[in-house]
Amino acid sequence: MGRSPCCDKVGLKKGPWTPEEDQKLLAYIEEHGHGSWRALPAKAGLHRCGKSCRLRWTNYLRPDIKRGKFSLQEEQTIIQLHALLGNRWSAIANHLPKRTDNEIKNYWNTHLKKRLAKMGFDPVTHKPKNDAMLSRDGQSNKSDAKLSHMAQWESARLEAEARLVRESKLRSHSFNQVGNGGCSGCNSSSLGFSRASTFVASGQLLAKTAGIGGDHFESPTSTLTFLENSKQQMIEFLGTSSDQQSGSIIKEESEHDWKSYMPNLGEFKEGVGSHTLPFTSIGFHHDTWMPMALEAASWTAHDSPIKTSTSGHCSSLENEMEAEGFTELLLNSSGEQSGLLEGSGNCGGESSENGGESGSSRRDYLEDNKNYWNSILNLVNSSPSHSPLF
DNA sequence: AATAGAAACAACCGCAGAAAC
DNA sequence: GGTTTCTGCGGTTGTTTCTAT
Repeated sequence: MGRSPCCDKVGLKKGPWTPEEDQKLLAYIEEHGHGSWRALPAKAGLHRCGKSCRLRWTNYLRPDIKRGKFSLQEEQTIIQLHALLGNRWSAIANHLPKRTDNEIKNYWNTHLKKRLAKMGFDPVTHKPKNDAMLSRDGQSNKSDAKLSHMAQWESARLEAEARLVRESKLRSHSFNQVGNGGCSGCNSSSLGFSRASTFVASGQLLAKTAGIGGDHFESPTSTLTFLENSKQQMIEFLGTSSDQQSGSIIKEESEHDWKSYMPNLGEFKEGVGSHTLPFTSIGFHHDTWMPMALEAASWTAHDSPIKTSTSGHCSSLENEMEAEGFTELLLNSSGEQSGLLEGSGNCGGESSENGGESGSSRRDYLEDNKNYWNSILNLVNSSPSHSPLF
């Protein structure tokens, strides 16, 4: 499938674009559309290769691009999706309207990755770097479980990738067929939505576990709404936490009052129409504090939105679900260290083999993992933006 | 004020899959 | 069915801007 580089011709300009070149490109595309990128430069009077023109257009000149500082919501979404999808920048960009994959990639590499690393987390795996130390505690089953969970995680991720590809192919088709309020609208974006929401719901779970947050847990109008509320709650959660690391994060990075632009604190808005939420599993595994994504990953529009584990701890949401009921479930399940968390573990196919386990090292480990995910959710509170998303 | 290093950003490179021929 | 071309994607590099000394 070899192909010679398109930009190796002599005489073609490289490097930064000048305003004049931008203007030429813009004017041409506005009048004729881009059509064939290869033929475009000559027609537009540009001494650039087609690829360069395409990149300039898609990453910079396109009118539907939002430039400037990333909002908190955007940052949070990036982190969450990166944890789910890895370096699938285009897939991540699909869930950040008006942002290009290139911009997201750059932002990750220059900001978020460093922040994670600074906090002691591996930006690739999103796990604490000192996990290795924990494994020396003599709890062999812990490391085994971790490996298992990592395998689950990777499996979910790979499945998600495959699904993403499939769904992207079907997306336009689906949209054409979906009427207003149709459930299949969920399908068109089920992957990213469900997975991101799974994370966020997990954040909500943490908040509930900590005894904070609103009383309602309803279908989100959008991922953003969901994110915002969870974010707020997680900040409050951390604000009440004695955790040094997370506290320092807030202290270091957050000087901002979230409440000023999150008026709907603690209240999750009702979903749109008859959308069925793609949640199939919510919570963290009790051992790794890792969001259980397997169920979400395997969700399809034709699946039942509710998948109940044998333990009954695993919960799913759908549009008509009563918020109070779910809240109840969360609260009731979180009486101990994490009733629902363990249930979530069951949900993911892992047994809570040591549900009654106790001990300081284990608690420390749990705390570390919990803090990690808390930190991710709070990682981004250094640069608030008032510009609405989506 | 000058300068070196760091950080941020824009753009390029090359691979790979899809489409066209 | 094979080859060529187009396009998308992710990794990397080069340039510019910022910051500390």
